[in-house]
Amino acid sequence: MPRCREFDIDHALDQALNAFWLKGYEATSMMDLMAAMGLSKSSFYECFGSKREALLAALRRYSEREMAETRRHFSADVPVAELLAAWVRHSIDPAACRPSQRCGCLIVNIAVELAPHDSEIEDAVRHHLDMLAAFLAETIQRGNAEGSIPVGLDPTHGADLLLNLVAGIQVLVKGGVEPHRLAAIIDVQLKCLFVTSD
Amino acid sequence: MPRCREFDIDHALDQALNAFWLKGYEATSMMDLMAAMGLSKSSFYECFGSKREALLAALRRYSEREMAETRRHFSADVPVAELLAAWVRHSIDPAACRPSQRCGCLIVNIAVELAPHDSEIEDAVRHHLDMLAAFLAETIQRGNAEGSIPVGLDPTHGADLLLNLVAGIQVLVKGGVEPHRLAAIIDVQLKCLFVTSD
DNA sequence: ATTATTTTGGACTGTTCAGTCCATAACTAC
DNA sequence: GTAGTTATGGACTGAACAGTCCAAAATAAT
Repeated sequence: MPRCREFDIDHALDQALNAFWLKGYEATSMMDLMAAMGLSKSSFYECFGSKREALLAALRRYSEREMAETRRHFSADVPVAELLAAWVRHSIDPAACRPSQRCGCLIVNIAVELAPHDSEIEDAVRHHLDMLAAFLAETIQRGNAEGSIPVGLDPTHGADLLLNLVAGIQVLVKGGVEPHRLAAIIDVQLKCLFVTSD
Repeated sequence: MPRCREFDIDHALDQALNAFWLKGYEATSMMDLMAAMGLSKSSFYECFGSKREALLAALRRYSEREMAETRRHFSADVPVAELLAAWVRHSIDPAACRPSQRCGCLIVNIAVELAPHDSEIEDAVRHHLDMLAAFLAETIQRGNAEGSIPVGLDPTHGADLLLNLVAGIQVLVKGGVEPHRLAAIIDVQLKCLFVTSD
């Protein structure tokens, strides 16, 4: 019966996601958002409700995408220790940087900008961090079982340490610390991780 | 000759600093700023020029204060290893949290929000990170000489690792990760740091 | 073709934004 | 006290803000 929607919601959401990723929430105006998404104001509000709801939807999408990509990465038939090292190094690979250089991680950016002032956004951030930490702990455990990661740290502690590593790296990236120093931090940290015990 | 200023510039700057620290740059309006500083619009502009210049001045002040406090902390006559542990743990001490709970570190917040889009602010951030990294490297070296820190890592690598540790922690604080997990991350990381070698 | 339904563009709202400006108040030096 | 200088409060600016609303266009089913 009805006239059907002319744009793809997920594609529009991806564009919104990129806009928030590039400039942050407050600094992204509705004008920026509409231009990035290629939507008129009424289509935007009809579909997403408000700027803040669009951000929440974008966060969910980012989180799902990121987790799916991470799971895929770790499903390769390669020693877990190697996969882990590659995964962490991926976070400072300029070639892998979307949507542009030095935009960091959307979750980290939004956590810093908004999480303490908006509990719904905090929940979205926390949910992603929890999923990621749980998956990393599982992965470390798999590495232990497989033998590529020496049994030492409690896997949940190792996972939190990795979480902290990538969060810190994303901040230093934005702060302009040189890539070779970031690479050194990662190398040293990975060595620590695979040697230390509780 | 002239009528003299009725407010204390440094005190006003501290209030501006707190406002930016609590809400970030974009989300802090001139109204917020004037209310926090107790200044009228004309006094503010006469004295600080613009919102952005006020932020730059606040960043400089924060950096100087933070570095001075850090230097003082490490001047105590206690083994460097202990001072270092206390210094890192201080960053998650709720009692030491100014201006409020979960506001993180001003430099980290601003680095994430603005550094990639404003080179002058990036310079201010970089300057602080460089000062801090240099001081930490020096401190680790002192710990090596003194014997409280085993000679292992290159001190500059150790310093970058510490920098990354506290940056990551500030993000996770804002993201709402539980204090006991943050404490565990710090404990494990410190153990790593004092054991690993290049 | 007509009708029912929904998207769409764009005009419009009132508010808030950072920043300017000036008349007045306050103070110092004489 | 008076003259000279500067800080101050508050009115004012135009632009940008998020969000509303409606008439017109487009589609699908009958």
